[in-house]
Amino acid sequence: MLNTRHIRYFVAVAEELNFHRAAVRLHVSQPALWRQIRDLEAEIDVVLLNRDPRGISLTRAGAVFLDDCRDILERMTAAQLKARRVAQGEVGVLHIAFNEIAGRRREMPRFLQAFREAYPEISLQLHFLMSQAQIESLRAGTLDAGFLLRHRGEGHDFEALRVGQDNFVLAMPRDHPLTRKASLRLSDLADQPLIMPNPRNNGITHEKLVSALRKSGTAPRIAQFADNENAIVNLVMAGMGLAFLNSSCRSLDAQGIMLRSLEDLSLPVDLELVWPARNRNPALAHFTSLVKALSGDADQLEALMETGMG
Amino acid sequence: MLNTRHIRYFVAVAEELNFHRAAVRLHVSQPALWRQIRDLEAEIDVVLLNRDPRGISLTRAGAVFLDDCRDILERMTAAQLKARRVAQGEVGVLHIAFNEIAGRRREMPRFLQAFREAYPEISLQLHFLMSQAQIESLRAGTLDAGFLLRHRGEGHDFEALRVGQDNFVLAMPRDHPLTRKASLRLSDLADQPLIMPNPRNNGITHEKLVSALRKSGTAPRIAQFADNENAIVNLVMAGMGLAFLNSSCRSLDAQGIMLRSLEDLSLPVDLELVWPARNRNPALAHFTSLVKALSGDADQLEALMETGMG
DNA sequence: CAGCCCCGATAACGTTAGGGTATCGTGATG
DNA sequence: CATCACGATACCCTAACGTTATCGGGGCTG
Repeated sequence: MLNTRHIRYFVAVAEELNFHRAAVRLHVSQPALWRQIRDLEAEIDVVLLNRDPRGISLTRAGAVFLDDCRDILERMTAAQLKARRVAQGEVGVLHIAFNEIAGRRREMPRFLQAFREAYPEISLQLHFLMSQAQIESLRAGTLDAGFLLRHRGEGHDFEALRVGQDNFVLAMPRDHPLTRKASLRLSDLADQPLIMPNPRNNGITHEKLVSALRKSGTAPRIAQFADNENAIVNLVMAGMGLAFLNSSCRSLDAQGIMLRSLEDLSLPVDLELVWPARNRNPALAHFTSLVKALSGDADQLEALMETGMG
Repeated sequence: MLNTRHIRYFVAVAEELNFHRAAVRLHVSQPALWRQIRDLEAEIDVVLLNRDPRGISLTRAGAVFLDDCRDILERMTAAQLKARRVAQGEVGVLHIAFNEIAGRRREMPRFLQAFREAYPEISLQLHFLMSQAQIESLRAGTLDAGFLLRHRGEGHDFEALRVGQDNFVLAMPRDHPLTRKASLRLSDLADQPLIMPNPRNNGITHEKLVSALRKSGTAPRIAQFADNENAIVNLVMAGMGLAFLNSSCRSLDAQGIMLRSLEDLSLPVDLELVWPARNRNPALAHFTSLVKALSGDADQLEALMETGMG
């Protein structure tokens, strides 16, 4: 069976056109080299060298075989290096997801841009999935990591990196009567139609909101469930009711929605980058450590801005 | 050092994702296979397989390495087959030369076309060289074979295949007085200016013509030497004198030259395909045997046509 | 022409990479 | 709990590969 050794030896002989010199170059003895060439020729059943009394020369077949051999050797070392680089995560594909809130955060473009610059050979595949869908994809292995929101104390079995925090605030149309009140409390929402996150998609948020309302003695009047942030925004703008949104959505102000915090509602959530502990994509480590480095110093800044808002 | 065995074994394991099945497929024992894979990973310093308690799976690096390995294996067998085909002359390059007479012969297109059809992967490189230049190129090895003319009895050390015969005839302008004579002899050329082949290029022809003239008691009046057939034709047409051309040139009649045989001039030449006995281009054997096959039956036909002329 | 050198081809023998059998350890399974 | 499937080892053996020494022939030189 054709062997790498055959090829390497043949290339050396073909290049030196002299068994002795080729043997020196290969750090083997001349008879060993000679036998390998003989075996190679027997193996592929082709005379590769003309044996003339004064030395050797390549046959035509030997010349074209030499070309192919060089190519094969190059490809072997290239394959080796490539595998190593993939293993070290210097090249590869990384699937990253964002939920709707995370995708809107200021720091995200920074993360992505910095990563693309640092690891230009890692292809970033971005997905926009709700938190629950991210969890499923992470477990299924189709996703490497995801940016999502987690309620304080909500546990899961992923590795996580906190990159920011957020809070739930009230969203109402700009012309709603409540916008004129100086300060708002949960009890102000009594009898107001509410648009709530669908418990199917986001059970925890729904439950936390409802229990906060109950605790304040307010019976929520749920007008409609909405499947995602976009739906909530649209419904609020259409005047279907009020809703709770993350303060990160304040960029929506311009669109006719006003966000106001509630005195007695504190539902802190962390914006986290999460990934399965046993994800073996080496590129992931590069991504998480880069995000960590970039979000570490940005943290205090973040906190400042959060408190500055109201 | 990375080895073909490593690659073959890894491809099997990667495809089966099971050491035992892969070992069966490779006709080796499972431990032997296992060790090769372990060594391969150590060699390229990359983890190619995830060892889970329930079995193995490919790492990302393993997956891309698998692709490269398959490619390399394919290229190795391809290189082997290609070398063999080159050795058997099924693919390659063949340099064939024609002298001016040979290129004009009717059978040449037939040879070339038949060869191209029979061996489409052999690239035919055609060269138009005078006989002497062909000999030199054949010796230098830049030419595989050549069609040229040889005087009967003229020896050389090449292999040769006779593909036709020819004769020297007189060439004159159509309006020359001699065209009106019913039959011509060498003595008719006394006092006629003659255009002779340059002895430097074609000494034998020159010598044979001169000695034929001498033998007939005619003193040749050599007007000019010409380097090649084309030059002779042009000079005759220009009225510079008469010349001896091969009867194969009769297609020139239309150009204002008349060819007439001489009663007492017999300078038979053979049209031969010649090649060095130790030419190692395997494609050459295919060419010569094809030419032999095609010219064998055409030989009597050829002879008939030659005598039919005059 | 003898002697020498270069180079490919062999012979004889040691070393080791690679292969075989037997067996272990550990999750999965019924 | 017994069993199975599968990867990981231990241990031994063979054959492939390497080494040194030597041959034989062609070409060059004194």
